Amino acid sequence: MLNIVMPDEAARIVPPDISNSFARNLRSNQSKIVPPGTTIYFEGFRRSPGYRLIDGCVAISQVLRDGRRQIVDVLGPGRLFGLSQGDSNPCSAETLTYTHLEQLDEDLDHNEAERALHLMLRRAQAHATLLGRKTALEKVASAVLDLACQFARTSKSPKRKRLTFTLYLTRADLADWLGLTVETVSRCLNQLKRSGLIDFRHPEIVTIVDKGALMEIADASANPCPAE
Amino acid sequence: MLNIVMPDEAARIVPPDISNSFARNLRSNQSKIVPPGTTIYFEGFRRSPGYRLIDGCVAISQVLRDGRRQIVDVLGPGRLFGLSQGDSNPCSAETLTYTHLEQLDEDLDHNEAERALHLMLRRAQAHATLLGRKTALEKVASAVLDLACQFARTSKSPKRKRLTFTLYLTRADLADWLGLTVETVSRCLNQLKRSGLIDFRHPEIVTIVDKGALMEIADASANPCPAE
DNA sequence: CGCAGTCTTGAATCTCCTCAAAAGGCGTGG
DNA sequence: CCACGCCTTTTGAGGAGATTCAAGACTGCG
Repeated sequence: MLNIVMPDEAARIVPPDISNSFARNLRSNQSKIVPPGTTIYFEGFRRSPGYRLIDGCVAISQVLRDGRRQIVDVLGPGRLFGLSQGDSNPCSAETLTYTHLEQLDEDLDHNEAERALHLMLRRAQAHATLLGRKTALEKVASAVLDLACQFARTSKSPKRKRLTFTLYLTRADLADWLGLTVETVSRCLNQLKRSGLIDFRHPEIVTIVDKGALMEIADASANPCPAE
Repeated sequence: MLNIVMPDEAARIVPPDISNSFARNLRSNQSKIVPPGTTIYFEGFRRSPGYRLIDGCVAISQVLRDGRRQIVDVLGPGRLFGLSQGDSNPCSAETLTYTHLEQLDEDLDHNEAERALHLMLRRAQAHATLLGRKTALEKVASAVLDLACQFARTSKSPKRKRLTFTLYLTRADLADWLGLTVETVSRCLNQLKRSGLIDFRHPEIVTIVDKGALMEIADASANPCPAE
């Protein structure tokens, strides 16, 4: 459950170096590539600017006092984040792979920011339904479909997208996203694999074999894909 | 689990009368008082206008194919809702008591709509953390605090708010909100009552006795109150 | 008074978690 | 190149928390 290391009380007052230096090195409208495991901003600290995710993967998360973590959303290419109001960040944002980011300046197209906000809300609501009412297997099936949609490799053949994608999330990340444990996530993924709905040789390269059956399990009616 | 009656497939094409007539009777900027159990708009149907909740209580929910329901947010006085984008409503909205609504027109103050949207998102994210990572007792404690904050009766004494509020949600509504069952909700509420943290004579009039202990259990750090 | 609905409580069951250990991948260094 | 350690993933066994099923209590209403 305690999958990340929380900054101790002292660190809560003074943000860790990694977060600090990252913000300082990035001027307005500047773009930068950030290594995996980088915290872009910390929950509870002075609000950061907004970002556009050009390429890579970012997790938005919250943490309870005792360290239990909930990943609230997983972002792929094209998504905007860090657009909150108020003095402090309501969530943390962390890269899950090498990620190309662009800092947003104030005069961002207002319609685009609004669309991004609506997307965040729709996804958060769909995720609440997943967390509150789906079984472990349904959760994992939903996650696979969502990630395939966000991270599907654009293939040469114009006809259809490849059904293979890189799983930037570890089993622990998936667990924190889906409200499960590492073991349960692993069991469900392997159950889907044994049933022939998905396939993976390496734990982080996943192929969707039977998308229809997966959608049947996931009850994906409520799950919006950012790619529309 | 199946706490509401879903419209059958035919009803999905043609919205039920109740929703229909409600929308027709409400012209722009008009206000109206709606009885409990009224569906203001249905998930999946043509998008409704936005509303301001003057007084009362509204639940925003989503339903899976087999009828499992998840209440995504509970709204009290002052909240705005129905501000989604796209052709269809991502959620349903239903009154939980006699509710005074005002339909929003197009030239709504843009900043106010944006604030409302940000509040919806922050609450949805906090609720995801609740659903994914809190125990049943923690969930119920969080819910009690949230509802007390939204529905606390403004007392005559200017010093502090009354700690008694009307619970417009039934045990079944609470269950659908917190990702639990009716029985578990009842057990947790009575456990909090026996422990002397809350009190209720009637099931729907709740008093907070020990707010500090309740917050301790709820881990309310992440839970934003709409009243700020 | 009796009925219908909600709420409460108990007992049995089940899903998922916890704990434990083994297997696999990857980089380091001898 | 292989041994070693570290980390992630997988798999199994047992246990805990929440659900399911069932029955009784309370409330409002005809």
